[in-house]
Amino acid sequence: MALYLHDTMRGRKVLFEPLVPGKVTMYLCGPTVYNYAHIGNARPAVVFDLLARLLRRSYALTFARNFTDVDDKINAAAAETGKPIGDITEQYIRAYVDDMGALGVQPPDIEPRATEHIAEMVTMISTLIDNGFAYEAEGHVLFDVASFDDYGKLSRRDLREMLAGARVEVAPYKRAPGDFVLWKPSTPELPGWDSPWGRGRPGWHIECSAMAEKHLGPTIDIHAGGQDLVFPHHENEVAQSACAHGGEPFAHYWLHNGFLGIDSTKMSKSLGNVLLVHDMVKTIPGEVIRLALLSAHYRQPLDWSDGTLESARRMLDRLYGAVRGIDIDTRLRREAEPHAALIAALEDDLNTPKALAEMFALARKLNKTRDDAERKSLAATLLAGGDLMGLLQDDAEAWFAHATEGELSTQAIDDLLKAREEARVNRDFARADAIRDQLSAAGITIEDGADGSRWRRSV
RNA sequence: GGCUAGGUGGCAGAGUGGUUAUGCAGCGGCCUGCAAAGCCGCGGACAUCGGUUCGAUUCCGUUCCUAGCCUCCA
Repeated sequence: MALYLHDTMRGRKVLFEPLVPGKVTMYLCGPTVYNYAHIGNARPAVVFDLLARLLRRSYALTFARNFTDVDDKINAAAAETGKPIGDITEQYIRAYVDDMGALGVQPPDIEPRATEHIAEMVTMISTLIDNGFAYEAEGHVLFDVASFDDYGKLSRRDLREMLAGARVEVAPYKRAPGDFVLWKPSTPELPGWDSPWGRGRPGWHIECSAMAEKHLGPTIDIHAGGQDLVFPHHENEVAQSACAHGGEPFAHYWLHNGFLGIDSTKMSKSLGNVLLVHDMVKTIPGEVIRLALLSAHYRQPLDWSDGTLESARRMLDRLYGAVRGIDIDTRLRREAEPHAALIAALEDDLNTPKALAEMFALARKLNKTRDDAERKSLAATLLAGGDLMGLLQDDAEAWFAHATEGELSTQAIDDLLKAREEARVNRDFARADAIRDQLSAAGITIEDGADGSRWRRSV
């Protein structure tokens, strides 16, 4: 395979070559578990799940996605609700796994939690101090940004310019405004761990460096996350890890997904436009949300609006419609490979819109052909593509029946269809159409075919 | 103000130095008792102003606009 990925560090698309032939290590910045994940949080999870699926076709992949379960936002949530911190993080970790699962996100190989890696963080911080890259001040340990020449390279920032434009008050114990916290002291009521610098808790950035090192090694192939993490989070990770590892780079490829907006604005609590995946999956099929997230290229901004989901649902209707009613034997289904054009699109920096277009091209070919063997073969290929994309995982009949639950029972629909068939045979079209109208009012659309009628939900 | 990424047809959204994106919507046709689904066909686009070029939506520069980041926000 020739996989090309856009690397933020180099600022362009480059050929992907793993450090060790045949093996790939990938780390994705996961959620801070103080609330349910919103649709914007879901984007990196889905996008890099797709990358993981693609990589697994050709490599032995080790994929880690962390949970940040120590953070001031969590502390704030605990104070607000009166719940123990552990309950909050446990609740939202479980919800995250479920919600992402509903979007077809496969579990990563490793899901490390920050609180289970405090010792590794302390060790890394000590190394940084010992080698002159960090210093202790008033119970804090700070990374000395000036000690790392390449600081700012990932985010293309000039440190001096940033300092000039700094608009946040600089803590007095910092040597330089750009220095960032590796460790900070905790008051008795806050979570804390004993360390050489007193009881405290880690800064945000150190956890990813420490956990990636432990589970994936000092240098990893791919590090991914949301675009807003480029600075400062990933810039700081780059600095920490390189300095802790004698200058060896943290990651060879840095991937960042674009932001998701709601109706052209940022999601924010104050605007009341935060869409929680946890709520969405209650009424919307996960595949619809997944396809919507994959309908734009991952590096492009994605504007979420009312039409986004409707459009995704219709696309799935078309794909499911193509494979509906085609009986594929198990062996053909299992052995089928995705369309080469689809793989080629994904290997070009995950061009999912192109990949979807290739699926539609296949669907059209399938709808057109009269040859039964070819239909089966094309359907198997299309479904194999769906497996790779994490789509078309439902049974086609079940897909078209979904939204009807609670309105009319399947039995009732079948009875009405039967009655309509009789009417049609007797050429009593007024009655037949009346039944069709009745079903239509209940959200059911009838499709008459050469070998009988079938139905689908139309809402 | 600085940095980064963008501005494509009614909507969403790829891509390309000269030739079809794709999906939805619209229009015409086939099929159908009529529909639906499907198939065939049609229309309609590359923010602005310059430059390079035989030729630019595609390369370079200007202007305008949008989004994100600028110390803990996916």
